[in-house]
Parts: sequence; C-alpha cells; structure tokens
Amino acid sequence: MPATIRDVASLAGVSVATVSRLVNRSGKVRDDTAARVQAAIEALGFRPSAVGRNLSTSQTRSLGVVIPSLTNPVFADAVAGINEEARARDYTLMFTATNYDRAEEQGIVDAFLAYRVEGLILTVADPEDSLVLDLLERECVPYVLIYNQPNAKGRPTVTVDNVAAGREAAEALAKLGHRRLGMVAGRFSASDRALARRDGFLTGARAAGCPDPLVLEVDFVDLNAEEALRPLYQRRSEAPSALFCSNDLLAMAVVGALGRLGLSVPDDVSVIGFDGLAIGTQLHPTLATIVQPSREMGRAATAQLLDRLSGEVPLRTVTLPHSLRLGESAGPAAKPSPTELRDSPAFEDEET
Amino acid sequence: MPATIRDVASLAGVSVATVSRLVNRSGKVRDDTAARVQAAIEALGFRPSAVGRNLSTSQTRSLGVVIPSLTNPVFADAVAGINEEARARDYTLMFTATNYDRAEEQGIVDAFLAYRVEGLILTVADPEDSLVLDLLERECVPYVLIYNQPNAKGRPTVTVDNVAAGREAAEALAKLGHRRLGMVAGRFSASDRALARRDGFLTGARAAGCPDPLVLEVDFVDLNAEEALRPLYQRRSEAPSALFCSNDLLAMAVVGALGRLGLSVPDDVSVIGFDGLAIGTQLHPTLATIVQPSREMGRAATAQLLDRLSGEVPLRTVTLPHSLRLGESAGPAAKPSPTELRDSPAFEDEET
DNA sequence: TTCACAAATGTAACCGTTTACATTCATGAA
DNA sequence: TTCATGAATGTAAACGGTTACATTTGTGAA
Repeated sequence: MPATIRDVASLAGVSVATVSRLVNRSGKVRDDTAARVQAAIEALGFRPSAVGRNLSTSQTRSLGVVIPSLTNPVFADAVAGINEEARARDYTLMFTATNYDRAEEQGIVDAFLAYRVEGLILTVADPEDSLVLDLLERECVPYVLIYNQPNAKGRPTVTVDNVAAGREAAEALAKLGHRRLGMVAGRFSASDRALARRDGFLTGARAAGCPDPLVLEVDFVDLNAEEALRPLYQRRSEAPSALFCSNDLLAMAVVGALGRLGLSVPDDVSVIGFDGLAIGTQLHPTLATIVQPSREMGRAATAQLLDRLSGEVPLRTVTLPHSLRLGESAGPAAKPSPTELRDSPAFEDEET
Repeated sequence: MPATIRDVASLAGVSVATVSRLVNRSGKVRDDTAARVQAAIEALGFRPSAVGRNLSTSQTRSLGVVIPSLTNPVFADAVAGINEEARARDYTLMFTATNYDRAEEQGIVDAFLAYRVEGLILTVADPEDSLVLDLLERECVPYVLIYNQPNAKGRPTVTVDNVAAGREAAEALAKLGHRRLGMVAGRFSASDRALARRDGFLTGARAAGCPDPLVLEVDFVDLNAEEALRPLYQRRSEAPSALFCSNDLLAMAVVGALGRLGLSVPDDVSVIGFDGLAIGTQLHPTLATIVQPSREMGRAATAQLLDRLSGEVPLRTVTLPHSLRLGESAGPAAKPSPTELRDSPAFEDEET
C-alpha cells in the first residue's frame, strides 16, 4: 500500500494539515518544517492520492472522451488535440470508443458519470435524438460535441460547416468541367455529418447546373470499394467523372478501387475526399480533400469545456473554417475522345 | 450536487448499509425493502460515486494507457483492442499520448499513479533505459508493454518478433529476385522496434547473399519522402530496387514519393511496409506489408494485465504471430532491359 | 518583561462509499 | 408463551485527502 498523508505527517512529526499545505502550496510553512516534511515525503515515496483528494474537493480534474472509433484517423487527430489541451491544463482523460453502437454509448457515459468526470467531449450517432445527451443535460454535466452537425436542439458543438463544404466540393468539381457527379458515403444513419455533406453537395451540384449526383451509400466498416463501384463503371459514358467521398479513408479506398478497375485518377475519374488526413498529401496522386482542422477542433472543444468549468462561460457552438485542398486526385474533366482511348487497364496483371 | 447514498437511505427510511447491499447485490435485502430503496434511487437519480467507492475499497477498476502518438493508426488499432477488452471486464481507461517525448512520459505516469490506476499498458521510447518503467517497478504497479522489443531487463511485453519479421521481409524481396535492397526507417532513437526490424532485415539480406542494404533514417513526424528519396534515385542503376519501410505509414509515403519521382511501384521499385494497416489493402497498388495483429496485441496485453490483477498470475512476455501479406507493391525484380524502357514518368503532368 | 498580533501549526469534521460487527426481527420448535 | 436461530437491518469506523477553526509559537513595541 502506498504511503498516506498521515504516514508522512507522523514521520515528519507534524500534522496532516501541514503536509497538505506544503504539498498544495496552500498555506505557509516554515522553512525548516518544510524541509523535514519534504524529507519524509521522499523517504516514503509519498504520492498524494487523487481519489482521496477528489472525494474531499468533489473535483476530479478529469474529462471523458467518447468517439465512435479510433480506426478512422480523423478521430485520432481530434483526440490528439484534446489530449494536448487537457494535459496543458492538468486534466486527465478517460477515454473510450463506441464502435458506432448506441447501447455502448449509454454504458460508457454511465461509467464516466460514476467516475465523476467534470465534462465530456463526444461524437454521437445522432445528436438530435440522443438519450446520452439528454441524460447529460438532466444531470447538468457540461459537454461539447465534435464533428457532429449543429442541430435543432442547439447542443454545443465544435465543427466545420459541413453543408457549405459539401457545396464547395461540388462547385470545385463543376469548375473543373465535371458534369456527371457522384458521391460515395458511409451509412448516413451513423453519421449526421455525412448527411450534411451530401445535402451541401447536392445543392452545389444543382447550383452549378449539373444533373443530380448519384449517391452511393456503402458499408464503411468492412468496405469492398471495388465491388461497390464496379456496376457503376460498367457503362463508362454514364458513370460519374468525379466522385465526392464523405471522408478521406473512403476516398483513398475509392481511388484504389478505381485503379484496380482500370481507371486512372484523375484522368478518367476525379476524386475528392473530406477530412484532410495528413497521409493524403503523401499519396500519389495526392488526395484532393476538404480539410477540417481536426486537432484544432479537439483543442477548441476542450478549451471551451475547461473554460466553462472554471468560470461560468456558457458553452457555444463554434464553427471552425475548413478549406479546399486541391490535390492531384481531382483534375479537369476529360474531353470525350481521348478518354475513350485510355480504356484498357494499366495494371491488369497485378490483380490478386 | 448528485444524490448520495445517505440521501437514498433516508428517503427510503433504511440505513446506508442496506442501500449499499442492494446496489452491489452484496447481501440479502427483503423484497419490499428492495422495492422501496429502488424507488428512492430512481426518484433521486442516484448514481453511486466511483470515487467514494474507490477510496473505500482501494480499487479503481481503471487502467492507464500511454502511447507515443495516435497519429499512427497502428497505435489507434492497439488502443481499440485495449478498449474492447477493458470494457468487457468493466474497467475504465485513462489515456494519453506522449508525442515521443520522455519528459511527457514521466509526467503522465505520475498523474496516472496519483489516480491509482491498477495497471498500465505502454509503448515507451526505450524500454532498456526507462525511468518510467523503473518507477512502476519500484511502486509495484503492474504494467505490460506493447510494440516494444523484448529486452534484456525482461520487462513483460506483448509484441511480434520484429527481428524475424525483418528477416522475412528481406527473404521475400530476395525471393522476388531483388538484390539491391534498401530500408527506410523513422528515427531509431524513438523506436526500438524499428531498430530490431532493421537488424533482422540486414541479417536476412546477408543470408540471401545480397549486398548490405542501404538504410535511410528519416524524420517520421514531418516527412518529406520525395526529398529523402530523390538523391537515392538520381542514379537508378545503383539505387535499391526494393525498399523495406519500418512502418506502413512510411511505406505509403514512400510509394507516393516514388510515383512522384516518376518511378512505378512495383515495376521499378518494390515496397514493403510493416504493420498491416487496413487501409493498405484498399490502395492501388495494395501495400505489401508485414502484418502484426495490433488489435489482438492490445487485447492480449489487457487480458494479461487484468488476469494478473485478479489472481496472481505473473506477467509474461508474449510474442504473437506476424505474417507476410504480399500486396501489389512488391513484385518481381525487373530484368534490366525492359525496365530501362519504362523510364519516363507516367503522371508527370500531374505534379503540383 | 509583558503584551498584542501575526505567523505557524494542530484538531477534527467532512467528502461518499464499504463492511465488520451489533442489533433487531421473524419463524418454528419446545 | 418462550426461546433459539437465522435472516434482515443498522451502526460506526475506516479509506486518504482538504480545510475551517482553534491553538500555539514567535516577533517587535511599549
């Protein structure tokens, strides 16, 4: 068992109050006493128990983080930002991933509340209709959403303008001369933001005078992009010449699948993703994408939450700027004739 | 302030002991009493405080997780495994990333110990010489390393055989006919495993009768793979025809950079990574890699730790099996003549 | 030397649980 | 009815800190 404050006190021949005052610099203690106590602390390897302190002060200096999955680096980036900001302010994180499972969400938040986290940062399946968020509000535990699309209930969120971003994706593709647009997205039921991006994309396409884009909803968790896209590209002339993907991981898979289908990106099909994952800039072709400041979103959400905890600043919805990174995977629409000539797959013999 | 067990007790007209017994099913309580207490619990929205309980039982049912970075999905995968196993056993995770900074490591572990986590799972910079691990041993806090290379001090670790894996990478490339091998790695000072993989790779190359591979150490955090590789490929004939990368993220960047340098993968250069990231199977070409079971490693480390906590099973070093996934990025060595013909870059016009 | 006052230190209650032990209650046998 | 017994419940002391308040100690002025 680790040494307690009482052990230290008796070894140093002082009262627990004096030890506490020294440890927390919360009161004056004479130099010689301080030295004696310090010596006792070191001799015993005393490390004040946060749990004792938590109980006594009813503060835990801990936050809960609940995200759908760590498998998508976009969440990992946000957690990195949360981690930085929390550490800078000496808060500790309790963490868990829900795997997009709502029952999990509930169980986890229950556990975090039992541990008396002072606030939560979460990305939920559906912020409009979330038992978990209702619970937090009932219990007056402050929270901030990230990535989720701001919504009717006015829940505090740090995010980007997904609708505008979707629109810009469509505009950018239209400006490159594309008319037949398409979108590939994960299940909308698990992602309100994908939905918002789609809405924006459709609006943008219409505004640019393009025919309504085809929207392909795919299973993101175990994805077979090649099979999903093959039917689409059986008839090349009618298939989209540009695809917007609801996230970068999906976009990378789509670029790969198109390659395996014998199509060249961007010569035959342009692809644009969403997230701005760092790895996208390293690929060949580099990934065109809408960049959202994930790390910064994590930081901002955390900063807001912590400001709220010390002081009574109300929580707000904050929209951070996104930007279009026009990588090599999006290029000008091909003129009909040369495209047809390039029909034969380049890497056919490599397929496994 | 949330309701306490005393509030519940007095509302139900019973003692706190009865409430506690009901909540924890740790003793008998008559049906009618149980109903009354249950009603009070619901009326007050009582949620037992883990911090009160922790203090009383001196158990926290929490583990600490310390990894270098979430930016590399390989760690994210392990954390996913840790998370699964911990949740299944009703443990909570405290989490943080160190950004490969040893001072951070120390501060974080201090914080976790203050919170009285019951055990830790970590990947450290250098397990041989780690103040943090020494500290944990002194304090008798059980821990398990993951990814780290098992080492002289016999610290319990869950990992793969990095040396053997490196050797197999060399063998595989040699079997494909490659003679001029090379390796691209992150800083060895930050990664004992990269070092082990290199050692194995060199051994394997020698065993296969290849000349000693060139080893390129690059800055992994903000990487410019193209610049790192350009000098190497100025003189094509002497440059490696196959590159082993110390992790998949690096391998993806290398594949991209080679493409931008006008080289085709695998026709001109074969690339093989390490980790087995899921996204590698989606790319075009698919990424050849040594697959390590990251999620499983996380699970195994957690399971071992939790077994140790209940029961007195000693912690062991466990080596899980890795495997070679021969993706499209590794192909047969080109015969001199046709290779030269393919010298001109395919996507030259796309460069930004 | 004495006293007032500030500085340093000590005492003990409290935070929300668990739990050993004590007490009360209900039941069936004598 | 009484009593022994086991079931149900209650009492109070931990657990490891913090902190309001009480007490002691030290200082300088009168």
